Amino acid sequence: MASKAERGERRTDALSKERIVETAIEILDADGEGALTFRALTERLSTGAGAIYWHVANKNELLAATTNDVIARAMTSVVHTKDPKKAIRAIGLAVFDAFDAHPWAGSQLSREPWQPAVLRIFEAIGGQLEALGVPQRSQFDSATALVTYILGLAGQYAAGARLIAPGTDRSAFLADVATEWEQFDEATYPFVRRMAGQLRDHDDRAQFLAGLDLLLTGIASPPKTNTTT
Amino acid sequence: MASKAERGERRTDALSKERIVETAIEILDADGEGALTFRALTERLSTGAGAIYWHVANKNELLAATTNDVIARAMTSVVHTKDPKKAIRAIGLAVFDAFDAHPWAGSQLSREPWQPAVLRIFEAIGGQLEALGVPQRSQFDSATALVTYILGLAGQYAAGARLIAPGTDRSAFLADVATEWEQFDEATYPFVRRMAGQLRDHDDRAQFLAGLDLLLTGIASPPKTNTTT
DNA sequence: GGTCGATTGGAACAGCGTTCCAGTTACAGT
DNA sequence: ACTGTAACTGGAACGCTGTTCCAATCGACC
Repeated sequence: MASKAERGERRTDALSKERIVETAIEILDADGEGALTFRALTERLSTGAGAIYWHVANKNELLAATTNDVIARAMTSVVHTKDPKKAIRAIGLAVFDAFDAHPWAGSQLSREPWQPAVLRIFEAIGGQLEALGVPQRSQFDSATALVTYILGLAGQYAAGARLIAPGTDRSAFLADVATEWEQFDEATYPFVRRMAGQLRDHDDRAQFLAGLDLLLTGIASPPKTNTTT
Repeated sequence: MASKAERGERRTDALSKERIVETAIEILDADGEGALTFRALTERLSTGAGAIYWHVANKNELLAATTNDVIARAMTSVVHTKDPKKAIRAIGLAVFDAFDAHPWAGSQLSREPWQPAVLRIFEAIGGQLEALGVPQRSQFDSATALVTYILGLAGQYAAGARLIAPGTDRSAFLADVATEWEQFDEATYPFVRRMAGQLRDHDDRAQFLAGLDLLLTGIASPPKTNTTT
C-alpha cells in the first residue's frame, strides 16, 4: 500500500489501476452490474475515458480485476484447519460469502473462469485432497468437481440476487415462487410440486453446504469395489 | 382468434416467434453470442426491428427462448432407464451434449436459471431420487446439488469454448495451459503443478461424468449420523 | 369497397465501449 | 534554470447496440 508514496506521486489525486478497480467495486456493490459504465467511472473519478484506458485495457479486464480482488480477499480470510473436510468447507463458505456480498462477481466468474483467483481456489482445495485420502489419479477429477460446484452455485446465486434486486423481501419472493410451483400440473411436475414447501423456507447457505457435503462424501468414499472394513 | 396458422397464413413469409427463435439459434450456432444482434436478425429475416419486437418483448426474452428450445430438445432425447443412477447420468449427458453443441446456451443458462427448461431438468432428476433411496427430506438438497453441478459446468464449458473460439486446436490449447501450469511457483502452487499433466490430456465429457458420479455416490451413501433403524 | 385491428419495415434515439489526440505534468540531463 | 521526453490526462468523436415510435400495409369481415 505504501509502495507508491515512496517515490512521490505525480499528483495527489493520481489515477492508478488500484484506484480504478476500487471505484469500480464501489459502483458494482452500490448499483449492480448494469451501473458500471465508463461514463459512471469517469464521473466518479472526475476524469476522462482516455485516462482510464491508460491503466486498463478494456472493460473485460476491469471486470476480471474486480472479481479477482474480491476472491483474493475472500481466500485470505479462510482460517486454516487440520481436518481436510473442514478446510474445504471453510474455503467453500468463504467463496460463497464473497458472492453473497458481491453478487456481480458470481456472474462474472462463472462466465470467465480460469482467472488467477480461480486457480487459487483450485490450489487451496486440491491441497486438502491428499489429506482426505484421495488417490493421486482421482485428485484432478475431485478438485475440478468441487470447483465446478462452487463456481456454478456462484453463478446461480448471483442470478437469484439479480432477480430479487430492489427492495423486495426475499422470503416473500420465495413464497411466491413456491406457490407457483404448487400450481404446476401434477402429472408432469410431481417432484417440483413436492419440493415447493422446502423451497419456501430453505436457506441458501445451508443448502450450499449440504451439496458440498454430498460431494465430499462421494469423494471420501472408497472406490466402488468391495469395502474390506 | 382461435387458430392462426390453421389454413392460409397471413403471408407465406409470415413472421412468428418460432421463426425468430429458430433464426436466432442459427446465428448463435454459426457465429457465436456476439453475433446475435437485432440488426443481424432483421437482415436475415429481411424485416424491420419493429416487426421482431411485435413477437418478442426484448433481447433477454429472445435469449431465454433460444436456450429453452435447446434444453427442451435435449431433454426429449433422453432415453429412459430403470436404474436411477443411469437415468440421472443420461440426463446429465444429454444436457452436457447440448451445451457442447451450443456453447452460447451454457453461458446464458448459468446467468439466467429457473427458466422453464431448468425446471424440466430439476423434475427429471428429482423423479429418480426416490428410486435411489434418498429420503424425502434430503431430496431437495440432492436435486439442487445435481442441477447446480450440471448447470455450473455448463457455464464453465461455455466459457472454455469461447476461449478457444476460432480455428485453434483444442488439444494444442490445453497443452499450452498445461505448460503454463507447470511453470508456476512450486511453493505456492504445488497442486496446480501436479495436475498439469492430467489437464493436458483430460476429456471434458469423462470429467463431467466423473464429477457427477462423485455426487451420486455421496447422495446414495447412508446419512452419516447414527442410523438407528 | 370500406373499415379496422393486426402486423410490418425503417427511421430515429439514447447510451454503450472504445479510439484518438491535443494538452499537461513531473522528472532527467544539461 | 531550461528543456526534452515519456508518462499521463480529459474530452470529443465514432460505430454499434437495444429499443421506441409511427406511418404504411395487410387480411378478414361487414
